[in-house]
Amino acid sequence: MIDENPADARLDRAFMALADPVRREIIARLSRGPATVNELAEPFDISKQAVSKHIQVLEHAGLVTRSRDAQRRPVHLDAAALEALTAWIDGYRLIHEQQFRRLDSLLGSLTSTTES
Amino acid sequence: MIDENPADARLDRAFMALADPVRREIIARLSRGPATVNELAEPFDISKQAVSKHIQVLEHAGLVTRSRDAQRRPVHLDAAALEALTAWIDGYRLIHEQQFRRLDSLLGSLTSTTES
DNA sequence: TTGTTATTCAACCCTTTGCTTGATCAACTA
DNA sequence: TAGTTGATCAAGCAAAGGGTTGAATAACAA
Repeated sequence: MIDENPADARLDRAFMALADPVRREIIARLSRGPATVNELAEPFDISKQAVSKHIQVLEHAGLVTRSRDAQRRPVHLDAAALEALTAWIDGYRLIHEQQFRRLDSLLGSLTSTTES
Repeated sequence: MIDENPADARLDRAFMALADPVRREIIARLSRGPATVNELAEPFDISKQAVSKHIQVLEHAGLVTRSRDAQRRPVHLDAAALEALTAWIDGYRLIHEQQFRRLDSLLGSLTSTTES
């Protein structure tokens, strides 16, 4: 609990990155293809510097990568990183569904006992 | 951009709630069944008040619900809420995969042209 | 009633976030 | 070369997050 393992830190940053509507809109935009900082900033009422920081948060979380095209630094979505998040969530969703199935079978056996 | 729609606010809180390792461990514990605040606090080196706050964050995010049993307030995982998060993520993952498929078919047609 | 257990409220502290503006850097264009 | 465009750095500020301790509340047990 003193220090956090690297996998945990990655999840921290990734979930934190998605906990902001501006950053989620950026992800949404990037799902339709790469874009530059200026293009990404255009729809928002905040400064380009603020958007640049949001992109750095997404990059540090491993959710996007960047390339270079002259002065531009196009941003690309990394879909594999999103997959890691659904994997984490689904781990606990599945356990929960298994419990439902166990409950179902328990109820099933109770019913058959009652009906015998 | 001035005001956020309710669905966005829910996603904010849910992703934010999962961006903390203590809260993720609480989710993990709850996936094995309901637990009281004291039970949930036991593994951690922080005060019960701090854990109580974490649980309130999870509750406000709609990820857990609470019942009553005398002085105890058992916490239950709400798996449906987790599903809403994977749904959001998968929305963009799928778009991305469709683009890959489009690229694949493009490359395929180029190859067949070359091979003809 | 008195005491104990389970949980929350309240006030406070420190660190981090998200934003701003102004300056700087890097790479193109005239 | 000088000017412009694209993006980042830096300093500062208000608000929020996660933690603490001590007091309060609620429901049970003696």
